[in-house]
Amino acid sequence: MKKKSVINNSPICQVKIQAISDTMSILSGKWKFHILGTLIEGTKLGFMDLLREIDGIGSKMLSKELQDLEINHLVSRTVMDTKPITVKYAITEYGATLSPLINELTKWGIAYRQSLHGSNE
Amino acid sequence: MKKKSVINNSPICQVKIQAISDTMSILSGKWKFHILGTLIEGTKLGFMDLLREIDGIGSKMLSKELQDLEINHLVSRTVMDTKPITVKYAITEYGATLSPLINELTKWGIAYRQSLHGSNE
DNA sequence: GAAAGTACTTTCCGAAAGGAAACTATATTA
DNA sequence: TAATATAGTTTCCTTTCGGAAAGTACTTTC
Repeated sequence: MKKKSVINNSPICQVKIQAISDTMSILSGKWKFHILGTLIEGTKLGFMDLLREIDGIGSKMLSKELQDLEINHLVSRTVMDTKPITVKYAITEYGATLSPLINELTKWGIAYRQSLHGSNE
Repeated sequence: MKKKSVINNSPICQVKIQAISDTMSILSGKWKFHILGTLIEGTKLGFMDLLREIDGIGSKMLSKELQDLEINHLVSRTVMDTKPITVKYAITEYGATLSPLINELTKWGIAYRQSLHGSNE
């Protein structure tokens, strides 16, 4: 007779576990937070703007990640009818609800750096 | 003459970008948040306990992720001198500083699920 | 009419992530 | 002495991630 999960088996925990999986699957990858963070700071950026702002990203990745974010309604894509066609990317209202999460992420990362300098290394 | 980054070029943004990268590199992978979350809920769990609690994880992954978390001082590993040798894993004080981040992650994931039911799908 | 800018997509490739299963080693229990 | 439990490690394999470079398509500028 094998033992089963105890802690994570309650309905409340199951909901939390799924919530974490959901969030992480939507925000997975190397670039999503950087794109979202950039779009929160500077609203309405073109593809080339983002390519310049986000150091190290390539056009393939940027294109793919923007599509993912658009599918999940975190970023909006608007084609402008300017002379050379331009596209404007912006954070959606829903995407902006990620601000507290991104802030926590940033805060923790900054504290982590400081803890390294304060003790060892 | 090529244009340069404008928004993300300020020292403040550079610090934020690095902070996000740091946090994500420490907490990367499919399982870290689940392990941390489980250890926050139920303190002092053995290897087999964690294997049972965290649905789907294999022993290789669990072992590797626990080592990563230990290196970064988020989790402690204590060998007990019990009859059949047991090891006790626990969240460190420092690891517990991730609680607000994990809570935000969870909250957002739950809200995301609800927004799906509320509108489309 | 060639260069340059916008906005991508496609191809090709190597590296990293992750899973299944078997295996090591030790100790207790039936 | 065979089964079961603890705590992992090792091997093999597939999938996914992600980068470099080139290509597509259209337009304006020189």
